[in-house]
Amino acid sequence: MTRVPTSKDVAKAAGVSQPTVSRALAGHPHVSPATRDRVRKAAEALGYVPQESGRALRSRRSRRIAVVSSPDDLLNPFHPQLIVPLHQALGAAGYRTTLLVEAGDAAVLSQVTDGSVDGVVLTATNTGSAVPRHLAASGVPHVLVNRLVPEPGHPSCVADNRQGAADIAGVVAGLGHTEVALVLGPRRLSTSLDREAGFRGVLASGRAVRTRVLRGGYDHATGVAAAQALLSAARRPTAILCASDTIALGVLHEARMRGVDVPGELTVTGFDDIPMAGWEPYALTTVRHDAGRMAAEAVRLLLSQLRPAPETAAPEAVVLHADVVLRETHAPPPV
Amino acid sequence: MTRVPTSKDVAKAAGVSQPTVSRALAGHPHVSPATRDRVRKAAEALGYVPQESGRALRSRRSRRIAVVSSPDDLLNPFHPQLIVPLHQALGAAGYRTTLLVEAGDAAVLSQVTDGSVDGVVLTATNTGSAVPRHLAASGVPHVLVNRLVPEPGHPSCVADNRQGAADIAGVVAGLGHTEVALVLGPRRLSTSLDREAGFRGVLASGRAVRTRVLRGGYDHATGVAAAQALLSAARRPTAILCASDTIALGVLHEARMRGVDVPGELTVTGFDDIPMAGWEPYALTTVRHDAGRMAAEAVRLLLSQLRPAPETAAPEAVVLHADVVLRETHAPPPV
DNA sequence: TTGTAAGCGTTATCAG
DNA sequence: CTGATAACGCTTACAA
Repeated sequence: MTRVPTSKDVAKAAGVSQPTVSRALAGHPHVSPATRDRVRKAAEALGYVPQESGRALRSRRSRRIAVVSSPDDLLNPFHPQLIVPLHQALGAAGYRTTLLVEAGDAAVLSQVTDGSVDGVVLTATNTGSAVPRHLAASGVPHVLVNRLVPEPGHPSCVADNRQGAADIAGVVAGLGHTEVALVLGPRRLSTSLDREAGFRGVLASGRAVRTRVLRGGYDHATGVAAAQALLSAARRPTAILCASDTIALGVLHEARMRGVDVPGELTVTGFDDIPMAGWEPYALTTVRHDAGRMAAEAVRLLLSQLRPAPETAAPEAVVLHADVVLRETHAPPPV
Repeated sequence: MTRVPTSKDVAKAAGVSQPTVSRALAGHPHVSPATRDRVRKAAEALGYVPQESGRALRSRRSRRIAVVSSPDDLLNPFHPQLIVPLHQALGAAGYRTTLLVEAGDAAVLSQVTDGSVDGVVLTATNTGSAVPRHLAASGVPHVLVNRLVPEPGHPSCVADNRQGAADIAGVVAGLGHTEVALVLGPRRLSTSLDREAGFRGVLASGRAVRTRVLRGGYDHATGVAAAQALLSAARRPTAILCASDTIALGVLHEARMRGVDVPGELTVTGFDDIPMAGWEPYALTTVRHDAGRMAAEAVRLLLSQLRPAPETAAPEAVVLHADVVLRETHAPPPV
């Protein structure tokens, strides 16, 4: 088994010095086309790939960005809508992306503060997470996407969850519903808190609306369980507002299972506009936020830290408008 | 802005030499508890994190494994079932995991042959991919999961797709169906080819069965389109065997949209047993393969390359049995 | 048990 | 335009 070739081997093969190999392959401006070709050819022949560790050690840059996710988020159909454009935008900026799927703060921190990445995109951060604070302390450029943390000073890009929730709650209230249930996600997620605030703000300010609140994860099972509880209660709600599409689909399933007519007897709404929400059997009325734009703006915020431009202080938070998508799961309450 | 601390800084703070810092923090056996404590304390105080690039450069190991996926796979609900246990098994073996979500061979190769990972788990490999060959040529330990490539010499761990497909086709044939359609995935995926072979083997050997074949991606849209074509044809199939659950759900949706009774008028089967397949509104009859065990076996195959044990030649391929899951979308053909 | 010395492969600096 | 030289931060070998 032959040793993996280094730039020294390429140099010998091409008859140049080792630093010249580095310059030639890096596309350095002041190298003669002749030597560049010779070096390229030799590198090709030997199957030479510059070693990341040597490069990173010397240059103190890895040209790599970590996108931090979590096992929970990996299961959510909304996730790829965020990951793929992030990957693309970072690639366009000359950065490679590695996705970290970790549950614990410690595991994440140990992997992003060891100099192996130039920056971090946080997509699954809990409100109580210590990660943003530690990153700031270590001077690691970072940006939050689709999440906010209470402490200031962390660049973030989010949809206006509160506004989106308020808008769809307004639609439901406007239809005349007075028996409304909310099915929310975990308290540790800013999206859930903000959506809750949006829902509540509208429902409280309207006419006498009786509101029940259930809580769980952003998943199908939560929706099923919530619907079981709500639909077997003595006084059924006539509308169920869910903090995510995954929850709403669970509610829809359980409702149909029980022969409850949606939207005739029951209005159900979601949030996120995952692909399934648009499928014909569901046609879920929901709130859309533009993950692609969210990703692009987040990358912009991150890049402004990586290559700080003079005079252009980037805004700390970008908040994108969320749009209500009216499909077929909403209607006035039964008379 | 202060420089990020190095082991030298810790050494000075703790009043020891720099290599002693390395030994103390690495849990090296022959360090006095006193100095170990002193070093630990100093490191803690300075917020020292050993730099990956220095470590990797010197030790020639990164303690990191790349799990290679693709944007397409990221969208498939089966994906997390594989990724999460892979992550867990690798973590238990002392390796950190980074997920690579790349479409092109070149992008993948450039990231896994630069010494930044000790090994590679390939979860989304096309049959024609050059990646396994290049990895073998570069001497990078690797293993294929849920995929096979034609060339020998690449350790792999897969479900017995052919057997699983044959078994479920046997069930359908046994019910008496003679008008059967197959909706398959891309030709570039071994899973699709093997499932096709399993389906066809049984259907060809049975009594006169008329078989139609459609092809697309492993996704919902493919199922919808296939069902549209098949159900509006003059001679409708009485059973549609799908190469993935995502396809089958699309078929189910379209069938119900058209008021076709499943399973009364139409039998529909899937493959993978994704969580949705078990949801009550679907109750899809399908084939289950154990992603958790697949992941665990794959990691075992990879580890046997990373720490080669004497005398224990690891098998090249592990093939796991696939089980038919009988739910509620199969029945005899209408009379 | 600990310190000294060396070197991993690369990029940056400086002559020439 | 190119070569010699140094240095990045760490782990290993060897000496004390």
